[in-house]
Amino acid sequence: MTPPDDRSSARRVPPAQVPKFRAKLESPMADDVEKPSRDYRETVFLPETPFPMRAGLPQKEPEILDRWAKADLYNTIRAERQRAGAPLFVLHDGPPYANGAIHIGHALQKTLKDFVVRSRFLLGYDVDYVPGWDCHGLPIEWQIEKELKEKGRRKDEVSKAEFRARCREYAAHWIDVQRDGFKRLGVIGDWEHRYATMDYSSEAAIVAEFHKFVASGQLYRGSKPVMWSPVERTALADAEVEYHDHVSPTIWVKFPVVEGSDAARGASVVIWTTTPWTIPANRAISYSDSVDYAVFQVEAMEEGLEFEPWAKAGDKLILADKLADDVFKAAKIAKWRRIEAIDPQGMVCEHPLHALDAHYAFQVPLLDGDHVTDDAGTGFVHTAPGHGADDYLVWLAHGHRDIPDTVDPDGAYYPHVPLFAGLKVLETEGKKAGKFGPANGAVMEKLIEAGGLLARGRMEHSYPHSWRSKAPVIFRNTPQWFIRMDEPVDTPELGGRTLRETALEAIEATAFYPAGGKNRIRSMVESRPDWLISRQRAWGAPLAMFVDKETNQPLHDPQVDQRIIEAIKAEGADAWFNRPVTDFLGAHDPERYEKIDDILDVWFDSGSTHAFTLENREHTRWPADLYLEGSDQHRGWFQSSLLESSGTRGRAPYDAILTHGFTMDENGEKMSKSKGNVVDPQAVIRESGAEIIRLWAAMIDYSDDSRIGKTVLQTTSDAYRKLRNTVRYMLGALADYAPDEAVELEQMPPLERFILHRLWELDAQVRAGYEGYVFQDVIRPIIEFCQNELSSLFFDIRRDSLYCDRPDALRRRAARTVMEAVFERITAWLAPLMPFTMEEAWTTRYPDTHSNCLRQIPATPAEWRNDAEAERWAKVQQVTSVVTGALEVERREKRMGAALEAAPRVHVTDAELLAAFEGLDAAEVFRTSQAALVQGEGPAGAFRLAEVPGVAVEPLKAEGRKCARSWRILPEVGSDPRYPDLSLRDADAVAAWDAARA
RNA sequence: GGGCCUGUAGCUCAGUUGGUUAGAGCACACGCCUGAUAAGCGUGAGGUCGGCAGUUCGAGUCUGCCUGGGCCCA
Repeated sequence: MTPPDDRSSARRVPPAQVPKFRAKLESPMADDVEKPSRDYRETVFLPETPFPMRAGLPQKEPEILDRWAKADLYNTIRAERQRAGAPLFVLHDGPPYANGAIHIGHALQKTLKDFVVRSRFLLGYDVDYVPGWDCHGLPIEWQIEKELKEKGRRKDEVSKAEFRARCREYAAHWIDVQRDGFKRLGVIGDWEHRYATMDYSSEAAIVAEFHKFVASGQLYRGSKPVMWSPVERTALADAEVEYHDHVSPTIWVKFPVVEGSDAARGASVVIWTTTPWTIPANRAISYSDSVDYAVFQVEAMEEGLEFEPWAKAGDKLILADKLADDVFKAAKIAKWRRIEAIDPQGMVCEHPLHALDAHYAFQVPLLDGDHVTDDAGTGFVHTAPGHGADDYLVWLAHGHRDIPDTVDPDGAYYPHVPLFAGLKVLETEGKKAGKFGPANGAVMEKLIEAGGLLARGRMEHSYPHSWRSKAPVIFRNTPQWFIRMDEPVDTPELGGRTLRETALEAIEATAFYPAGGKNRIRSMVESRPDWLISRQRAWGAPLAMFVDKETNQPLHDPQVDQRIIEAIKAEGADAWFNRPVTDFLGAHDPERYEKIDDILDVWFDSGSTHAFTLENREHTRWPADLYLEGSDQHRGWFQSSLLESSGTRGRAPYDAILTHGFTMDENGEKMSKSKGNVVDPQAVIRESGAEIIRLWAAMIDYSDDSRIGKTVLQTTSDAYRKLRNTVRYMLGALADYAPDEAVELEQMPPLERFILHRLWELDAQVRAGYEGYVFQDVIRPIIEFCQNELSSLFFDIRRDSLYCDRPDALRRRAARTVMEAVFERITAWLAPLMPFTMEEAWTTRYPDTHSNCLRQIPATPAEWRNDAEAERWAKVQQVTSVVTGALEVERREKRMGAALEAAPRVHVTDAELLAAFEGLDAAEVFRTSQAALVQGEGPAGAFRLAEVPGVAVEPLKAEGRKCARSWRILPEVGSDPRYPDLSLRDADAVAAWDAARA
């Protein structure tokens, strides 16, 4: 981008200022200068800019946002890039959940996404970024239920339609709140066409994706123990479960052996469990072939017990050797004898409740299972296939297919369960909801009655709870719908591969930033079970299908599917629940088909976002170039998208995945309301500005967890000030700069060539940083450049020239030419990271031009590379460090103040160091009034630094009078009779200045 | 309990294939300047590189164990 031609509005000449320091100049401090004949301050070209030192970001940012909104920035850039035929870059947004205000994690993530969007724009791409929201699911349902409860209404009094409408309204509210928050951070994107999983078009697309799985035969109805919350009457996904400490009853139960070796006859296998209520569902006992077992005989019980123990002398118990002592202790058994080792293989027991009811007259086989250890319990694991994942798997692995159903959706025993029918495992209503119901107690009583209980106790352990209700959950066998991971799929996309194989191949084809993400998601996909996609809830997209009551197979009729999709497009997913089935079934017999009213797992929704965001829209592309989310999404969105897309399209919907870590407090610990260590992005924006959050995000290693807090924000603000002042100085120095002032490279002094060389180096670093999404590698070198090369070297040396040289002096023009080049680049390079400040700087310089954000990264000529200058300045700075060291001693001894009082005599033995000053003015480099550079050892008393051998400095005082304009002390001052208190350079400059105003 | 990741100055980060007294920027202290001024320049202090053990002539860098933190899972 080139600046506009019309510069009429740019300041050309700094206006004359009222001298503020006259009193000071006349003070005794200026003792070696006679009273100046004139106040030269107005002839000095001081920096002049309306760009304030203090930003006032909280006020300024909204103004800039308004300007961008009026200019329709995002679409304007896109339109321009599309006209130019720029390459497309697609960042697909992972949807935040439309529930609650934004937190610092959101802020980090959206900021990183904005870095990607803006940096790709800077690099010349046409960038597609459509922000989106995840709207369905349990947390919102729960919120609505809570609101209903507060209004005294029960959930079953509210129609499904009304309930869903309330959920929709709730999600819509939070979309608005979050959108405003994200926009305030400066995030640009297609906000007008944001996606939401609850949009009718999205719901239709999600159901259409579901139909693809049905049509390709990847869906099946299974019966499986799933995490079930009786309180919420729903199955829960793994992500909806959290673990808390929980006190459970523990029981040791005897299962009499009915088949086995001689030694086992008359003995009982002992199991231990924390869920007595699952005993009626017991069908087997698991053991491990890597654990040693033995038969023990009880010889004596402990004495003085306050109750009648359940064991007695002569009882024979089978236990793991390693755990026998613990069991005897729990059962109050004082003396025992180990009879002999035993192999449980092939043994069969009877159910301990057999004696009470013939229902339990089945055989209980012993099964070998990998999940069994001898770390705790008895070495035998009670196996209830309907109530545990391991139980289920080991039961299936031994060829059994019949899974008993024992409890209903409320967690109460079904009527067909003798002895316990109707009893609840957990209370589900009222204040006691989530507490244990009568089931455990009843089972223990019946076991005692049947003589099956050996011991009991209580223990605290980690136990799964619902993330919303915080109530304990149970494993319960329920009919659910699954997507198969390991069945070959005969579609063109999968070509006979299984979903797991397809997904694993897709992972290999994906680039991961950081690379470790690949292992992480791969190991999860390798081991994950079939995808459970059905939920018995209300707020979501439906598994909109019919099942043939005779064959138990889903109806596959494209016309039915089409009618369903059309209805949902028009009325939303409500159509499926509200309309009569005949609207969809057409000629099919309604009596023959079961309508499925389950809803889809919300991960299926989010896994489908690519389908309705990247397909059938203009100026985008499927698959996306990049998905960018927190590292927890390896199990979440990255995986649901991978599975959905692999199952329907045979590959991932992305080419690359970038992950960031989590945001911790100042001490690296998790933020929580109770700890009071939460950093609220809105508060930071209010106090410091969004730019500070952005700069923080740019400086951290986001791939790891990062800290934020008072100290971090303070140092970030300090870094911001440094950058801001650097830009401000350039604006001031360039105030009246015009392009015709520019100097060719060949005419540049060495210092300017060195700065251009640094720009050349930085250009490559900035491009590489943005290409690889390593924003640290952009901001850090720039900050260091501002400090080390600009502020303390270039600006410091050239201040004299900028202030005092005649405007047409080559040296001054060269300095400003380079400064202009620096300004053009810094404002572009930092635009993605600090868009507000760079916009402010750019429009300060070019008030009537387009946004800084429309620019592309300026080309940097290869001729600027100059390794020789880089080497030279490294040497020059070595010598300079000895000079400043020497002057520092003089200051400490109060012999000297300003560097301009000095005329150091520098002795150099190293010819190379001396040669580095070829073509340089040593006094200029040292920022002293005069300097002498001589070859040789130097006198013994001269100042030396151990790190720089061969350099000795005599810190002599400058001879001559102080120039009233440049303040340099030179013998020549006064030699121009027109200006008796000026040096020759200043006399010339003032003469030119006077002539221009004559 | 398992998988993955992570721990270098007060803060944010560099530290190349293991190789001289571990660096930078910011903050801090002190000094200079007072024509970038709630700014600029300089000097300085500050680290047992989470801990222990090992491999090696030599380890922040490699290996093992321990420990703190995180994410995911159980």
